[in-house]
Amino acid sequence: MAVSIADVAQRANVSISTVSRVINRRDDLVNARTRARVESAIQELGYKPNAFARGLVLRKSELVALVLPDLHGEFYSEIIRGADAQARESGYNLVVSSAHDAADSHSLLHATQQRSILDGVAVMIADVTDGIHEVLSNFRLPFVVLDGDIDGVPHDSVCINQRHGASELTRHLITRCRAERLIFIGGPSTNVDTLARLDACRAALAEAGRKLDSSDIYHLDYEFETAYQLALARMREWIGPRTAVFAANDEMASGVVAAAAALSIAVPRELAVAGFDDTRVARLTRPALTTVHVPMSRMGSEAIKLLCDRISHAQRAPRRISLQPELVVRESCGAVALATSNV
Amino acid sequence: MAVSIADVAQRANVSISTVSRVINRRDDLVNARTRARVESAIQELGYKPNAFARGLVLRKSELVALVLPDLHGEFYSEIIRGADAQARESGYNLVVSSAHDAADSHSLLHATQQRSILDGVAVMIADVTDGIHEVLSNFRLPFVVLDGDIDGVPHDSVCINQRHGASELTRHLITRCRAERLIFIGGPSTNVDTLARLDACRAALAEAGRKLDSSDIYHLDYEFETAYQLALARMREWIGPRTAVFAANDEMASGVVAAAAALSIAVPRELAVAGFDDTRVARLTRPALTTVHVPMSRMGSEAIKLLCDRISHAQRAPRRISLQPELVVRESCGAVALATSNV
DNA sequence: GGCTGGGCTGAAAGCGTTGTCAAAAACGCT
DNA sequence: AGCGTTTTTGACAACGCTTTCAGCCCAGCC
Repeated sequence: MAVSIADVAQRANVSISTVSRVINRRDDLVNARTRARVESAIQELGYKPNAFARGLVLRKSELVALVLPDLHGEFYSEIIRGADAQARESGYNLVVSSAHDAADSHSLLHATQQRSILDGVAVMIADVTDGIHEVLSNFRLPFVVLDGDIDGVPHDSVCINQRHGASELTRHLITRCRAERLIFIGGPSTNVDTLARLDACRAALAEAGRKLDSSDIYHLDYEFETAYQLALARMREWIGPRTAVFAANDEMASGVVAAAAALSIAVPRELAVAGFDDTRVARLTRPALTTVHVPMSRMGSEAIKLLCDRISHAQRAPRRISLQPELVVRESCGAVALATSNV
Repeated sequence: MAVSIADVAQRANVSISTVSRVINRRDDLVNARTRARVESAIQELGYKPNAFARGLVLRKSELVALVLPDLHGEFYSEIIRGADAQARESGYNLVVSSAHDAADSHSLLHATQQRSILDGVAVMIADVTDGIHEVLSNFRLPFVVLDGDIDGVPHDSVCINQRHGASELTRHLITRCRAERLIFIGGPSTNVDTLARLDACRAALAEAGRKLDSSDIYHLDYEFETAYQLALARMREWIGPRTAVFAANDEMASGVVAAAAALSIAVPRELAVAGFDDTRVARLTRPALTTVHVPMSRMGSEAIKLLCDRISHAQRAPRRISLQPELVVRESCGAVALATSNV
């Protein structure tokens, strides 16, 4: 059996209370000589406090969870990265899990709560079903929601201002790139991100007195390959020096660019293309993609920061952090090169 | 205060022992009627066992950690994904953390052990310093090492057979692509992966009676951009229909391809290029990269499987799992298209 | 009726901490 | 020396659970 506080106490010839005080840095409460004796006993025995016993009385584990819809790809990887860094900074460790569909995230959240070893949960939910709504509205643990809101349930959240990014990009395409016709390629038609982006795109067009033709709206699955296939099939109908494709993520934009290359169509001369998210793909596509930088890593870190704050201040009012995405102009849209363009 | 086992016991009019038996599925030990009564009390009260108390007596948390050198990019993302899936399957949850440098991973491992709330750790170490060696050789927790070995410390590990993949690829370049001159672009010259790949490449060349000229070996940092710059500068010296670039990862290979495109040099006709890892980049680069598929997700899942097994069988002999990477022929190397080529 | 044995249940002893409270020791003053 | 403080220390009760052990109850058997 591992060495316990009692062993240390015995060795140092003090009571366990004293050892506990030494461990918990209540320096003022224990005589310097005694402390030294205890500390060397700890050293010699290689004593480590038992986290369970401690958690049992303190009721905290210094563990927070991050639950994402998936772990695949750079998008989530960046969120995890930001979250992990912030968690460590705040003295917590990060438990990561993914829930592939609604039923799964339902059960995962449920299980998460059952285990009750976590101090809090940061969760990102692809689509909010009744079941999830139900679980979350009775959630006992501190939690924050990433990139979404649960109606009627007060909670902290950190969101991306999708509309802002999408309008900026649309305006850019219209004014700097002189686009007259827009093709919108989104993710699934139920996806909240896609809807927000589409909506903002429409609004920005309306502002400029233009309109998004409904036959120019496509709903795919955010994947390179499907966009590639679609573009291959539709390219001839699309091209024109005043046409721009607005894809709801970089992957799909990259697929469109690849299709254009396969058909020997020059991007951006014959077709302008823009993506969204500013993932690595955007920089690796040639021509490099004009896109909207979404601060993913920041979203992860802000979520954890909010969560840790909530853990220590259970009563404070819910807070909502909105992160601004930022237009990144590269080569694929054919705008005049600007001083701000990144590689 | 949360509802405890005592509340349930009181409500169901039984002792806590009985409730405990119900919770732990000792079905044969409790009368069906009593069990039903307890179960409904649990329901009504919304009781959840306290994981700390439970862990305190059972000495397990059902939590395993995955410690990686970094969390950035698809490579790690896939490992995490595989690990998470396997952990859930085995009834564990996954704690993820990254350690950016040796000192960091040293302290992280140390802290990990101090906290002692974890049942085990899967760790991937970029470079094994004395400090890390020291920590690991006194490690009390079950652990498995990903893609590496700690000399003199018996432990489980799961490795990628780098040499196999690199020889396959080299042989492919020589025979199917008729390359006569190879340019090797590696990561840092101390990186074990790079060294293994370089070594195998050399060996395969030797086998074919050829040699890797030392001026044709470059050590970069695994990044797209540096490879792009290097290729831009050296392209003229490299090109030739019998020259092939072997980059130690896909990112760098993609950088070389991009540089060729920028200089209007045809890949693979004027220069063959191959990558390593088979990350998403390989499929998104045009022409798509010939590369070596490294089963990252599998590495994550095997590591966790091994770890869980080790947790329940502390005494079994260390086991070492070797995963075979697999040659993936696409367009960038100019080989005759084969039936096995993927998109 | 007394005994044996099996099925269920409950009391209580931990598990390793922290925190409270009171006692002991040390100190500073008359 | 005696007294009031201030440090410093130790005993012990939680914390919520599992598990052992003993006991109760009832059936079945002699």
